[in-house]
Amino acid sequence: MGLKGQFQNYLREQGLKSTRQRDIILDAFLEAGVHLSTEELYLKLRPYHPHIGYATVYRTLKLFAESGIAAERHFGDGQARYEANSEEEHHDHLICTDCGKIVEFENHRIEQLQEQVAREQGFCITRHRLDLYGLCPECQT
Amino acid sequence: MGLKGQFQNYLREQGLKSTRQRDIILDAFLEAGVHLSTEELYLKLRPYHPHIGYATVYRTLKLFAESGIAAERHFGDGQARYEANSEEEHHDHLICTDCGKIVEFENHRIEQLQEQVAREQGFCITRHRLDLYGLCPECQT
DNA sequence: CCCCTTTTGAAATCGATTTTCAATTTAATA
DNA sequence: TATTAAATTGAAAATCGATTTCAAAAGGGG
Ligand SMILES: [Mn+2]
Ligand SMILES: [Mn+2]
Ligand SMILES: [Zn+2]
Ligand SMILES: [Zn+2]
Repeated sequence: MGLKGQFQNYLREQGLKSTRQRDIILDAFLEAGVHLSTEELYLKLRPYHPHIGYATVYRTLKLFAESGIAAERHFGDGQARYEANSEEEHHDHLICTDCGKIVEFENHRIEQLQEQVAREQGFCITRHRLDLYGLCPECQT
Repeated sequence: MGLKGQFQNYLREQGLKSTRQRDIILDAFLEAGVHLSTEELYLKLRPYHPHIGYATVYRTLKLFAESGIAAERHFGDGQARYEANSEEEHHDHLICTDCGKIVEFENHRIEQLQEQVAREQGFCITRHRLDLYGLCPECQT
Protein backbone atom coordinates (compact mmCIF):
# COMPACT_ATOMS: atom_id res chain seq x y z
CA MET A 1 0.00 0.00 0.00
CA GLY A 2 1.49 3.30 -1.12
CA LEU A 3 1.07 6.68 0.44
CA LYS A 4 -1.84 7.50 -1.86
CA GLY A 5 -3.74 4.43 -0.74
CA GLN A 6 -2.91 5.19 2.84
CA PHE A 7 -4.34 8.66 2.46
CA GLN A 8 -7.53 7.36 0.82
CA ASN A 9 -7.98 4.96 3.71
CA TYR A 10 -7.57 7.78 6.18
CA LEU A 11 -10.21 9.84 4.41
CA ARG A 12 -12.63 6.92 4.42
CA GLU A 13 -12.03 6.11 8.09
CA GLN A 14 -12.60 9.71 9.09
CA GLY A 15 -15.67 10.24 6.95
CA LEU A 16 -13.85 12.82 4.86
CA LYS A 17 -14.23 13.27 1.15
CA SER A 18 -11.96 12.56 -1.73
CA THR A 19 -11.79 15.65 -3.90
CA ARG A 20 -10.15 16.72 -7.10
CA GLN A 21 -8.06 19.27 -5.25
CA ARG A 22 -6.75 16.73 -2.75
CA ASP A 23 -5.73 14.40 -5.55
CA ILE A 24 -3.93 17.14 -7.43
CA ILE A 25 -2.17 18.41 -4.34
CA LEU A 26 -1.11 14.93 -3.26
CA ASP A 27 0.32 14.17 -6.69
CA ALA A 28 2.26 17.42 -6.76
CA PHE A 29 3.46 16.87 -3.21
CA LEU A 30 4.73 13.35 -3.86
CA GLU A 31 6.33 14.40 -7.10
CA ALA A 32 8.16 17.35 -5.52
CA GLY A 33 9.64 15.08 -2.91
CA VAL A 34 11.78 17.56 -1.04
CA HIS A 35 11.23 19.59 2.11
CA LEU A 36 8.51 21.79 0.71
CA SER A 37 6.76 24.72 2.35
CA THR A 38 3.06 25.45 1.86
CA GLU A 39 3.87 28.49 -0.20
CA GLU A 40 6.34 26.63 -2.38
CA LEU A 41 3.81 23.93 -3.15
CA TYR A 42 1.13 26.52 -3.81
CA LEU A 43 3.39 28.37 -6.27
CA LYS A 44 4.42 25.14 -7.92
CA LEU A 45 0.76 24.27 -8.50
CA ARG A 46 -0.48 27.66 -9.57
CA PRO A 47 0.62 27.62 -13.23
CA TYR A 48 -1.28 24.39 -13.86
CA HIS A 49 -4.11 24.79 -11.36
CA PRO A 50 -4.70 28.48 -10.76
CA HIS A 51 -8.12 27.71 -9.32
CA ILE A 52 -6.63 25.98 -6.26
CA GLY A 53 -6.40 28.43 -3.38
CA TYR A 54 -3.64 28.84 -0.85
CA ALA A 55 -5.97 27.88 2.01
CA THR A 56 -6.70 24.57 0.35
CA VAL A 57 -3.02 23.77 -0.06
CA TYR A 58 -2.45 24.76 3.54
CA ARG A 59 -5.32 22.61 4.83
CA THR A 60 -4.40 19.68 2.66
CA LEU A 61 -0.80 19.59 3.85
CA LYS A 62 -2.06 19.64 7.43
CA LEU A 63 -4.31 16.75 6.51
CA PHE A 64 -1.39 14.81 5.05
CA ALA A 65 0.40 15.22 8.36
CA GLU A 66 -2.65 14.11 10.34
CA SER A 67 -3.10 11.08 8.14
CA GLY A 68 0.49 10.11 8.75
CA ILE A 69 1.61 10.23 5.11
CA ALA A 70 3.63 13.39 5.69
CA ALA A 71 5.57 15.05 8.48
CA GLU A 72 5.69 18.72 9.33
CA ARG A 73 9.16 20.10 9.95
CA HIS A 74 10.54 23.42 11.16
CA PHE A 75 14.07 24.34 10.20
CA GLY A 76 14.12 27.82 11.63
CA ASP A 77 13.50 29.79 8.46
CA GLY A 78 10.07 30.71 9.74
CA GLN A 79 7.96 28.45 7.57
CA ALA A 80 6.72 24.94 8.12
CA ARG A 81 8.00 22.36 5.67
CA TYR A 82 6.52 19.01 4.82
CA GLU A 83 8.03 15.77 3.66
CA ALA A 84 6.50 12.48 2.64
CA ASN A 85 6.73 9.69 5.20
CA SER A 86 8.01 6.81 3.20
CA GLU A 87 7.90 3.53 5.07
CA GLU A 88 11.61 3.98 5.68
CA GLU A 89 13.14 4.79 9.00
CA HIS A 90 12.91 8.04 10.84
CA HIS A 91 15.71 10.42 9.93
CA ASP A 92 17.24 13.69 11.08
CA HIS A 93 18.74 16.60 9.17
CA LEU A 94 21.90 18.50 8.36
CA ILE A 95 21.06 22.02 7.15
CA CYS A 96 23.48 24.29 5.32
CA THR A 97 23.10 27.78 6.72
CA ASP A 98 24.51 29.28 3.54
CA CYS A 99 22.71 27.65 0.60
CA GLY A 100 19.85 26.00 2.48
CA LYS A 101 20.70 22.49 1.36
CA ILE A 102 19.21 19.79 3.56
CA VAL A 103 20.84 16.38 3.93
CA GLU A 104 19.13 13.54 5.74
CA PHE A 105 20.82 11.04 8.00
CA GLU A 106 20.02 8.21 10.35
CA ASN A 107 21.99 7.24 13.38
CA HIS A 108 20.62 4.47 15.50
CA ARG A 109 23.14 4.98 18.26
CA ILE A 110 22.07 8.59 18.75
CA GLU A 111 18.45 7.52 18.96
CA GLN A 112 19.35 4.95 21.58
CA LEU A 113 21.20 7.52 23.64
CA GLN A 114 18.23 9.87 23.43
CA GLU A 115 16.02 7.16 24.83
CA GLN A 116 18.48 6.56 27.59
CA VAL A 117 18.64 10.24 28.51
CA ALA A 118 14.86 10.41 28.60
CA ARG A 119 14.65 7.33 30.78
CA GLU A 120 17.12 8.79 33.24
CA GLN A 121 14.94 11.87 33.58
CA GLY A 122 11.73 9.86 33.83
CA PHE A 123 10.37 11.22 30.56
CA CYS A 124 8.42 9.20 28.04
CA ILE A 125 9.44 10.50 24.62
CA THR A 126 6.92 10.74 21.80
CA ARG A 127 9.03 12.55 19.25
CA HIS A 128 12.27 14.40 18.90
CA ARG A 129 14.07 16.79 16.65
CA LEU A 130 17.75 16.79 15.86
CA ASP A 131 18.95 19.44 13.45
CA LEU A 132 22.63 20.05 12.71
CA TYR A 133 23.36 23.47 11.21
CA GLY A 134 26.55 24.37 9.43
CA LEU A 135 28.19 24.62 6.03
CA CYS A 136 27.84 21.97 3.36
CA PRO A 137 30.96 20.88 1.47
CA GLU A 138 30.24 23.27 -1.42
CA CYS A 139 29.76 26.27 0.84
CA GLN A 140 33.04 25.84 2.71
CA THR A 141 35.27 28.14 0.67
CA MET B 1 34.38 38.15 33.58
CA GLY B 2 30.65 37.70 34.05
CA LEU B 3 27.94 38.00 31.49
CA LYS B 4 27.38 41.64 32.36
CA GLY B 5 30.97 42.50 31.66
CA GLN B 6 30.89 40.48 28.50
CA PHE B 7 27.89 42.45 27.32
CA GLN B 8 29.51 45.78 28.14
CA ASN B 9 32.55 44.73 26.12
CA TYR B 10 30.36 43.83 23.20
CA LEU B 11 28.66 47.22 23.30
CA ARG B 12 32.01 48.98 23.38
CA GLU B 13 33.46 46.92 20.54
CA GLN B 14 30.44 47.56 18.37
CA GLY B 15 30.23 51.27 19.11
CA LEU B 16 26.89 50.79 20.82
CA LYS B 17 25.73 52.62 23.88
CA SER B 18 25.19 51.57 27.42
CA THR B 19 21.74 52.70 28.50
CA ARG B 20 19.59 52.61 31.58
CA GLN B 21 17.10 50.35 29.81
CA ARG B 22 19.72 47.82 28.79
CA ASP B 23 21.02 47.61 32.32
CA ILE B 24 17.57 47.10 33.76
CA ILE B 25 16.63 44.49 31.18
CA LEU B 26 19.87 42.60 31.61
CA ASP B 27 19.45 42.48 35.37
CA ALA B 28 15.90 41.23 35.07
CA PHE B 29 16.91 38.70 32.46
CA LEU B 30 19.75 37.25 34.51
CA GLU B 31 17.62 37.17 37.61
CA ALA B 32 14.75 35.36 35.91
CA GLY B 33 17.06 32.63 34.73
CA VAL B 34 14.61 30.33 32.97
CA HIS B 35 13.60 29.94 29.36
CA LEU B 36 11.91 33.30 29.05
CA SER B 37 9.98 34.73 26.12
CA THR B 38 10.10 38.39 25.17
CA GLU B 39 6.58 38.89 26.36
CA GLU B 40 7.20 37.17 29.68
CA LEU B 41 10.20 39.38 30.38
CA TYR B 42 8.28 42.47 29.32
CA LEU B 43 5.43 41.61 31.69
CA LYS B 44 7.85 40.84 34.49
CA LEU B 45 9.44 44.26 34.08
CA ARG B 46 6.31 46.30 33.61
CA PRO B 47 5.25 46.70 37.26
CA TYR B 48 8.63 48.18 38.19
CA HIS B 49 9.51 49.89 34.93
CA PRO B 50 6.31 50.75 33.07
CA HIS B 51 8.24 53.21 30.91
CA ILE B 52 10.18 50.42 29.16
CA GLY B 53 8.46 49.48 25.93
CA TYR B 54 7.96 46.08 24.41
CA ALA B 55 10.11 46.96 21.39
CA THR B 56 13.02 47.77 23.65
CA VAL B 57 12.77 44.45 25.45
CA TYR B 58 12.53 42.72 22.10
CA ARG B 59 15.54 44.50 20.67
CA THR B 60 17.58 44.05 23.80
CA LEU B 61 17.04 40.30 23.92
CA LYS B 62 18.14 40.09 20.29
CA LEU B 63 21.19 42.06 21.26
CA PHE B 64 21.94 39.66 24.10
CA ALA B 65 21.88 36.83 21.61
CA GLU B 66 24.13 38.68 19.16
CA SER B 67 26.59 39.48 21.92
CA GLY B 68 26.75 35.84 22.84
CA ILE B 69 25.54 36.20 26.41
CA ALA B 70 22.20 34.61 25.60
CA ALA B 71 20.79 32.04 23.22
CA GLU B 72 17.51 32.17 21.38
CA ARG B 73 15.51 28.96 21.49
CA HIS B 74 12.35 27.75 19.79
CA PHE B 75 10.39 25.01 21.46
CA GLY B 76 7.44 24.97 19.12
CA ASP B 77 5.01 26.97 21.22
CA GLY B 78 5.21 29.82 18.76
CA GLN B 79 7.38 32.20 20.72
CA ALA B 80 11.12 32.61 20.88
CA ARG B 81 12.66 31.97 24.27
CA TYR B 82 15.98 33.14 25.62
CA GLU B 83 18.37 31.72 28.13
CA ALA B 84 21.61 33.03 29.54
CA ASN B 85 24.78 31.42 28.23
CA SER B 86 26.65 30.65 31.38
CA GLU B 87 30.19 29.55 30.82
CA GLU B 88 28.96 26.03 31.45
CA GLU B 89 28.65 23.46 28.75
CA HIS B 90 26.18 23.49 25.98
CA HIS B 91 22.99 21.60 26.81
CA ASP B 92 19.91 20.24 25.11
CA HIS B 93 16.31 19.94 26.25
CA LEU B 94 13.53 17.59 27.22
CA ILE B 95 10.14 19.29 26.85
CA CYS B 96 6.90 18.04 28.38
CA THR B 97 4.16 18.40 25.79
CA ASP B 98 1.55 18.43 28.52
CA CYS B 99 2.68 20.90 31.19
CA GLY B 100 5.45 22.65 29.26
CA LYS B 101 8.18 21.77 31.73
CA ILE B 102 11.67 21.98 30.28
CA VAL B 103 14.53 19.86 31.59
CA GLU B 104 18.10 20.41 30.47
CA PHE B 105 20.61 17.68 29.83
CA GLU B 106 24.10 17.16 28.50
CA ASN B 107 25.35 14.11 26.73
CA HIS B 108 28.85 14.23 25.44
CA ARG B 109 28.53 10.98 23.53
CA ILE B 110 25.59 12.30 21.51
CA GLU B 111 27.57 15.42 20.66
CA GLN B 112 30.46 13.29 19.50
CA LEU B 113 28.21 11.22 17.29
CA GLN B 114 26.73 14.37 15.79
CA GLU B 115 30.21 15.54 14.88
CA GLN B 116 30.94 12.20 13.33
CA VAL B 117 27.76 12.27 11.25
CA ALA B 118 28.59 15.76 10.04
CA ARG B 119 32.10 14.76 9.16
CA GLU B 120 30.86 11.81 7.14
CA GLN B 121 28.67 14.16 5.12
CA GLY B 122 31.42 16.74 4.73
CA PHE B 123 29.54 19.35 6.76
CA CYS B 124 31.16 21.76 9.16
CA ILE B 125 28.71 22.17 12.05
CA THR B 126 28.30 25.53 13.76
CA ARG B 127 25.34 24.74 15.98
CA HIS B 128 22.71 22.14 16.53
CA ARG B 129 19.42 21.61 18.20
CA LEU B 130 18.26 18.48 19.95
CA ASP B 131 14.82 18.61 21.51
CA LEU B 132 13.13 15.59 23.02
CA TYR B 133 9.36 15.94 23.37
CA GLY B 134 7.22 13.74 25.57
CA LEU B 135 5.64 13.48 28.98
CA CYS B 136 7.42 14.39 32.17
CA PRO B 137 7.12 12.03 35.15
CA GLU B 138 4.28 14.04 36.68
CA CYS B 139 2.24 14.10 33.48
CA GLN B 140 2.35 10.36 32.92
CA THR B 141 -0.90 9.32 34.60
C1' DC C 1 -31.93 13.28 -8.16
C1' DC C 2 -32.18 14.73 -3.08
C1' DC C 3 -30.21 16.06 0.92
C1' DC C 4 -26.89 16.56 4.18
C1' DT C 5 -22.19 17.05 5.07
C1' DT C 6 -17.78 18.36 3.76
C1' DT C 7 -14.86 21.25 1.07
C1' DT C 8 -13.37 25.20 -1.27
C1' DG C 9 -11.47 29.94 -2.19
C1' DA C 10 -11.13 34.69 -1.11
C1' DA C 11 -10.74 37.58 2.30
C1' DA C 12 -10.36 38.59 7.04
C1' DT C 13 -8.09 37.66 11.26
C1' DC C 14 -4.53 36.25 14.44
C1' DG C 15 -0.36 36.40 17.16
C1' DA C 16 4.37 37.03 17.21
C1' DT C 17 7.80 39.63 15.33
C1' DT C 18 9.88 43.49 13.14
C1' DT C 19 10.09 48.16 11.38
C1' DT C 20 9.14 53.08 11.28
C1' DC C 21 9.82 57.59 12.91
C1' DA C 22 10.03 61.56 15.80
C1' DA C 23 11.75 62.58 20.28
C1' DT C 24 15.27 61.57 23.56
C1' DT C 25 19.60 60.00 25.34
C1' DT C 26 24.42 58.88 25.15
C1' DA C 27 29.14 59.89 24.85
C1' DA C 28 32.82 61.84 22.32
C1' DT C 29 34.76 66.30 21.43
C1' DA C 30 35.55 71.16 21.76
C1' DT D 1 30.48 72.36 30.61
C1' DA D 2 28.37 73.09 25.93
C1' DT D 3 28.06 71.20 21.36
C1' DT D 4 27.12 67.70 18.32
C1' DA D 5 26.64 63.47 15.82
C1' DA D 6 25.14 58.96 16.35
C1' DA D 7 22.54 55.61 18.76
C1' DT D 8 18.36 54.49 21.34
C1' DT D 9 13.74 54.62 22.73
C1' DG D 10 8.61 53.87 22.77
C1' DA D 11 4.27 53.85 20.51
C1' DA D 12 2.21 52.68 16.67
C1' DA D 13 2.13 50.65 12.29
C1' DA D 14 3.59 47.13 9.24
C1' DT D 15 4.86 42.52 8.27
C1' DC D 16 4.70 37.65 8.00
C1' DG D 17 3.22 33.11 8.22
C1' DA D 18 -0.51 30.61 9.99
C1' DT D 19 -5.35 30.08 10.72
C1' DT D 20 -10.32 31.08 10.52
C1' DT D 21 -14.59 32.77 8.54
C1' DC D 22 -18.35 32.26 5.52
C1' DA D 23 -21.08 31.82 1.50
C1' DA D 24 -20.95 29.07 -2.54
C1' DA D 25 -19.76 24.59 -4.54
C1' DA D 26 -18.96 19.69 -4.58
C1' DG D 27 -19.10 14.80 -2.75
C1' DG D 28 -21.55 10.84 -2.03
C1' DG D 29 -25.05 7.75 0.36
C1' DG D 30 -29.67 6.65 -0.29
MN1 LIG E 1 13.80 14.90 5.70
MN1 LIG F 1 18.19 25.53 28.46
ZN1 LIG G 1 25.62 24.99 1.29
ZN1 LIG H 1 4.61 17.63 32.32
